[in-house]
Amino acid sequence: MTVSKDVSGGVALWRQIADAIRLDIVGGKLASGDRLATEAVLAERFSANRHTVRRALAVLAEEGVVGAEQGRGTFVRSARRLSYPIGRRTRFREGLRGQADSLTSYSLSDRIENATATIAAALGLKPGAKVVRTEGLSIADGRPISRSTTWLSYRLFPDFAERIARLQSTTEVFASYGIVDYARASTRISARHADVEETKLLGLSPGAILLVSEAVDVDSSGIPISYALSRFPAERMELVV
Amino acid sequence: MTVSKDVSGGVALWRQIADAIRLDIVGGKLASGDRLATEAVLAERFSANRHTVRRALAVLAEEGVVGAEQGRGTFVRSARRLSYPIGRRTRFREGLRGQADSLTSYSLSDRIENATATIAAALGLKPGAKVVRTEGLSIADGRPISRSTTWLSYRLFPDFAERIARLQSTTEVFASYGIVDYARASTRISARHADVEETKLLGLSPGAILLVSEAVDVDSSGIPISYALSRFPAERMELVV
DNA sequence: TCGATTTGTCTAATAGAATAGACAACTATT
DNA sequence: AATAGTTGTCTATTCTATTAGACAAATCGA
Repeated sequence: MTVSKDVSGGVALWRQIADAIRLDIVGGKLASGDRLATEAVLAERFSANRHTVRRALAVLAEEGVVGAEQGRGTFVRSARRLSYPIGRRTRFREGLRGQADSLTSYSLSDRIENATATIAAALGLKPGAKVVRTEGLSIADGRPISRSTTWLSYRLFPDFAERIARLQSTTEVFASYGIVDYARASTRISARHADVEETKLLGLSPGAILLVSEAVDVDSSGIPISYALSRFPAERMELVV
Repeated sequence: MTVSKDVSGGVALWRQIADAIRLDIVGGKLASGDRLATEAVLAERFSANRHTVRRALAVLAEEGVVGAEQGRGTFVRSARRLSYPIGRRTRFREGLRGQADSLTSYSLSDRIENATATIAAALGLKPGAKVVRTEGLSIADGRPISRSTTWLSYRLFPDFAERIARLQSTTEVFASYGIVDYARASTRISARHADVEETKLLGLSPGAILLVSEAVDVDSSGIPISYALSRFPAERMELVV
């Protein structure tokens, strides 16, 4: 993609250039191993100075997206986006199977709290009811791909936090409670910039974009069992409905 | 939301502050008519200078999101995000009915071209087959909410462009071809920054985020009829699956 | 081995981002 | 009418972003 110079828009030119090149890579226009245009050509394409382009490339190199080799050129290192299928039967680990060699999920923290109006409504509880809240992070092939916060009824799942820390998979934890099947009731998708904590945890550069999904899962009889707020780096994941 | 100072990240502090305040507004934390915190308070909250906050507020005022009144304070002007429901039976105009008073769609341009590999695959055509491409823009209550590009088989819909310009509604155009019902086969959702043309057409400020949906619609016998690439400003729209 | 091409490093100059302080103009309350 | 609180405007200073030019260091093919 070509970005015209967008002076004084509050976004530095080198960042716009980095975003544009990254988009070409994760969008599939540039494949792994391809050589990028030379710095001089890129500078002309973006109507910028070569030093500005170099700064953009330095950011992408730090992210592991490209690698420069003196005398040869700059080459694409990373792969394209993962696709996370979302439907009535949405399973995180199943959906990504085959797209990554390794998929690890971490529990960052958990606590018992009182449901806000939003969460109570989603889970069909009274506002202020006790809920379990767990913070998680998922990593595919060494790259963080999701940062999620999940709320569940404390009455139904008092020790959810312990179990998810042990089993990693939400599906298996539900199974351990005797819930053999569950379905996605609703998914609300938005997008925004990552805040500072998310930027750090997901290993992003400042200003990165997150796809945000608010999902409610229900058991086979239609009773809400979990409300999850997941943040996916838009440069690493796309959602397929 | 609180944004810690994020020095040298390539995104100006005044823009980060504007984005954070806009997110509070479109996310529903601040309702229309509410008074914002004073500039001095905001400056402290974001660990920034009052002048920097003023610059952020100036941007939001230009967008029509807030309005400052000397001696009184700064007030929220705009409404929250629209929700676009996506499912097997996805209809743009129906989905937004009741959320906006007016909904107008414009045809910007159209042309006949040869299908790329991606488009041919989506429409079940041979690469290079003739397709109709139309560019559109939709505006709700005076605010642009989507910029879309649609491809259709030229053989099946040779004068699609004329009809959409006249009827505005895709559903009605399909009906005029005798397609009484159609369904959404797949929707691929990603997010990225708006480019310069999109920024201008959608009336956004530079660096704004777009939700991007790639959708394939099929007729009642499962034959693909359209491939649409729609870009929604993340600050004005969310997608509900 | 030579020459062309490409990335790496250095210095320097100019425009924009952010901070700091002071005071004017306006509003609402007492 | 007086006062406190708020937005509007001005000047000045420091740090970053961007441009510009020059040359070194590495690679590759003729």
